Amino acid sequence: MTSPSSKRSASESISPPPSKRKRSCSPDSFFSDVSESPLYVFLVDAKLNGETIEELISLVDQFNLNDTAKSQTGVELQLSLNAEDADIIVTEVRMRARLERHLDWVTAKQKAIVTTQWLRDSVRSQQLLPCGKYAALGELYEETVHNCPENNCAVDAPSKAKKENTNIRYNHRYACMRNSPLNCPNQVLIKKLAVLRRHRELEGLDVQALSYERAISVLKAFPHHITANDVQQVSDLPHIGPKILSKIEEFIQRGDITECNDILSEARYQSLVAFTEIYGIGPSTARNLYSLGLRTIEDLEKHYKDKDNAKIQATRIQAPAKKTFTSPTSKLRELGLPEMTVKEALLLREDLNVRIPRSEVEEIRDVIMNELGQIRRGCVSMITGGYRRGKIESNDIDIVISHKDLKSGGDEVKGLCATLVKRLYDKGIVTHVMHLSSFRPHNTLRTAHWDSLEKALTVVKLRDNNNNGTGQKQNQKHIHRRLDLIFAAPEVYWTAVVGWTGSIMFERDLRFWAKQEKGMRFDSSGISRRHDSKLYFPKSEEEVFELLGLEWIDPTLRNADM
DNA sequence: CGGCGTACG
DNA sequence: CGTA
DNA sequence: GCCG
Repeated sequence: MTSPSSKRSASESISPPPSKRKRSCSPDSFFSDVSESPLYVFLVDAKLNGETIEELISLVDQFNLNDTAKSQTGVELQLSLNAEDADIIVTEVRMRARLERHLDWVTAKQKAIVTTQWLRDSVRSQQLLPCGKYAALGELYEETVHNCPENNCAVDAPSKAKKENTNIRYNHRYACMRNSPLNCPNQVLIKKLAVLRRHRELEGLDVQALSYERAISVLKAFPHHITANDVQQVSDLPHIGPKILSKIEEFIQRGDITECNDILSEARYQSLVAFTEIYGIGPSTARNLYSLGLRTIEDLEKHYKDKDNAKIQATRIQAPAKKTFTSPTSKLRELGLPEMTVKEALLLREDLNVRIPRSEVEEIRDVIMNELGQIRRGCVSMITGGYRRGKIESNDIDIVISHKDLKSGGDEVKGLCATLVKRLYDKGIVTHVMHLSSFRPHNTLRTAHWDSLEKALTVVKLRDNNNNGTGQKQNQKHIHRRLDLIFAAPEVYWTAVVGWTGSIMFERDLRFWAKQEKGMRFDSSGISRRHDSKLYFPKSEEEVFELLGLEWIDPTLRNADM
């Protein structure tokens, strides 16, 4: 058993004394010494730009969201508003004089004063690292080591506390075997490589795009900032071949990639990027529109002006000679739901490109589940997608829904998806339905259970709080948001949760791993053996990993994409 | 040199 | 082909 | 574009 719960049991079995945060050196107490009060962190904003501050703040959140980090350290990080109340000071300042403009020297001597890298490395290794190596001021090295919250032991203390699975997995071939944090030390490089990837994707070079995607994914898990010293190590990474390595080398030397800038200045690239921002327009359609002479969103608006009924799928310029698509709208028709048109998508474009804060994701979940509760009792749900991976803002909202009654074999949720969507539509919460479908189980011989998964891709818009009466509340204006609802039969709930938590590269490699190394088939409606289609029904997320022979990876470390 | 995730509308 |  |  390598499930996280078995690891955690060490800290749960011993009930800690209600100690004030004072860490002892004994190995036994290392994981069990859970302190009550959070560890206060003060960020000295001098020498930090807005982007970096945002990054550091999100790192603090990330640390707290991470179950493993929490249980290993027993500590929650909290930002402090002033230096005096903080336990640890994080700064890029290196000079006494400069630091004294932000806190007085007497205070400084009572704290651990570390570089921003301490925070990055601590979050990524899921533990509070010794401060010695990260002391921001040489002059305060002794004080920093002494006041370091990690422990009061020797600087190399944590080596004995290394867990078996920590981060020596960064060079694994499969993304589902690597720890991929939300933010990594090489974001700048990755962003530039992502432009090359996007360019190839837009031009229809799917295979090359995939290669860049894999390389980016590997770099995402690389544990430190890449410099000239690391070239050998980087070239040894999987999915980094001669072509991509040369781009990375160029970046190390010049801090930039020529091809990246060339692409960004291409008018064609800019148009294709803009076109594909519209829901339903992909690379192929975008290229066709471009070849018609269209260049801007305004051009598209003109082009689609009169075609009220231009369905989103009918954007193809060169009709496929044969084989008209079976109307994708029949299901919607049955329920009296309108179909999605290009015109609608153009109108929604602005709203849908605005990121969704976590609080609003939760708000929408609450509204949806409240409505669902009025149709069927006993439903369970989980927000998956980027939200579950710890993103501060999401592109869309994914909710996996099932029923607590395992024995019902899916009867309790069968047909619920369409029923709920219809209800939400009638109430004006769901404004658009792009897609409404059901999956079939792989094994067609089985008559016992029907569809094990139902899916709806929708757009929602909550009513604004027109605060008559209370007057106090902020009058927040809601906008359109993308909401995906996935209904899973109880026995495939955990498979669906893993399947919809992502990231995309993580999912691809999960399937690839299952096939290549385990002879299994993984898809969100189930796990099966390839040769005899024997189905498995894991009863927890940990069991899914176990079944596939994978080490547990926390959702916040599944950010294997850009 | 074949394969690259998998399924649906 | 587009989407998750 | 990279891997087995």
